[in-house]
Amino acid sequence: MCMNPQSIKVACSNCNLRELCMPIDLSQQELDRIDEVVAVRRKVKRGAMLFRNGEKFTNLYAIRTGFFKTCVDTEDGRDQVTGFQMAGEVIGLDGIVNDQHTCNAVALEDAEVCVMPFDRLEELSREITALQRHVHKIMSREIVREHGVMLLLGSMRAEERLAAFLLNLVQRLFARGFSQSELVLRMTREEIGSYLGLKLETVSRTFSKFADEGIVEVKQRHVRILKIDALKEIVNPQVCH
Amino acid sequence: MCMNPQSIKVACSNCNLRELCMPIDLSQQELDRIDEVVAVRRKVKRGAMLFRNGEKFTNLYAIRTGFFKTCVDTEDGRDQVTGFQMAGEVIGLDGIVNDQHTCNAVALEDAEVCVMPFDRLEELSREITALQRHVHKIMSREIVREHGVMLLLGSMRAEERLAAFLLNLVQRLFARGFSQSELVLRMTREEIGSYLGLKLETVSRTFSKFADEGIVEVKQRHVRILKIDALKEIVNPQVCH
DNA sequence: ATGGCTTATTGATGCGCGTCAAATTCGGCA
DNA sequence: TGCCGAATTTGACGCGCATCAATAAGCCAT
Repeated sequence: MCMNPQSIKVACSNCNLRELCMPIDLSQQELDRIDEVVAVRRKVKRGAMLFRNGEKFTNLYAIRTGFFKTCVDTEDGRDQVTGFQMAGEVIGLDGIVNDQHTCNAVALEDAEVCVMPFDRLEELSREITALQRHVHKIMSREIVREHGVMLLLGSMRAEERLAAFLLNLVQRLFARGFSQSELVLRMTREEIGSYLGLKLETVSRTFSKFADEGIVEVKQRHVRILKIDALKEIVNPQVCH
Repeated sequence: MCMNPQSIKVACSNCNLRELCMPIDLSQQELDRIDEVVAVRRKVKRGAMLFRNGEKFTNLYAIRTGFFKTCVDTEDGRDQVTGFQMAGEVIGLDGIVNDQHTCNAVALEDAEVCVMPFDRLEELSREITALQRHVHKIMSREIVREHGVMLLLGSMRAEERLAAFLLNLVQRLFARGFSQSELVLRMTREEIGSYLGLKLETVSRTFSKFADEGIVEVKQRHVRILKIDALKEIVNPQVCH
């Protein structure tokens, strides 16, 4: 077994994140085969790119630890954060259609990912129905997530966007065993702004406004949500929660 | 063979849109099997829904003729057009993850779709590698498309958005044998606005502005593009084309 | 053709957020 | 611990787009 720090052979079957990134209803036999999917693990330093726009696509990556952003950039210097990803989530799906990545994946903190050669994944998907279905669901989930972002960008005002963003983050963190009310932002105001279609000053101001109203406590990147219902009310007005 | 106007048994193998919605490199044997994928065709009247939010997911749909919009709507009355789809494109991918659709698909003109039961598609994908790869590419393409929309909604001004929208439409129409410079919009200004994150008045004004500048000719829904380079320049400033 | 509806255009006005700028705090490193 | 660049906050101001409103033009059914 290779113990090179950049490539550690590992197994999904005893990974505590398996229920997040792999199908749940597998026989022991299938589990053993699934282990073959993850070739190696790879460490990514904070600020480093896991893959970049234009790079040849060969792998999907399941995040084991750490936090990523994905962003598309254009020739004329536009830059749009398309998502923030945390442990158990899969990135790299954008690369499938043209065999090359169309966005950058940047680690926002030191991270470790499971490298899943897509060829192998397709191969195994043909044999293990549950895995095939799982891959399809992961891609569909990403499509639906992006629909939500389009709704946000297309129809929400700044406060609504930031409230929706915070609710989404804590909800995902909660699903991973973290607090429902406290979180540490791994990204800058500018990155939040890019994701939400706002300028960093607007993000900062909106945080301050929420703080003034007693909805959240904000100390730099540490956020404590005091009135989660108020946030929900902002996103989804006059609807009971 | 069933000739019910709502359900006509058909074959992909001799469909002139096959190269758009099916993989290209298939043996005759594989082609014959692919024909099994499309159970029936279904006609959808202008204004009618092919599927709606909350409805159980069972099929993907390949558009044979006509034009659709997909939109998500929320409890509090927000409505966001997430895409416009034309012949050869596949819709319904949003339904896979939770076995129910999360958006509405509305025909903007009388349409006909090929109904593809997803179970059958998965089954055949396990046997025909090219089909499996094709399904993955279609989903990945949708993810990448939505990245583009996020970029548009997150960082572009009204003129840039409308220019990008027009360029995207003619490009897709051109790929289907239509004119590169002339098109008939199948959607209202309001629907364009919803897609682009603008109000209908802004869409109308921006059309008028383009017309004043001699970039397009606009008569209601008939649009003739006079200076396609000017549109490209608007979307992607100071870059050679 | 005619009435009634939907859709589109255009103008006037206001507000939300972007822009520019300055001060403050934080975080990394010597 | 102290320095320096990066990140954040906050204020002042302006612009782009939304909003409100009125008119015009198109479309469908009778």
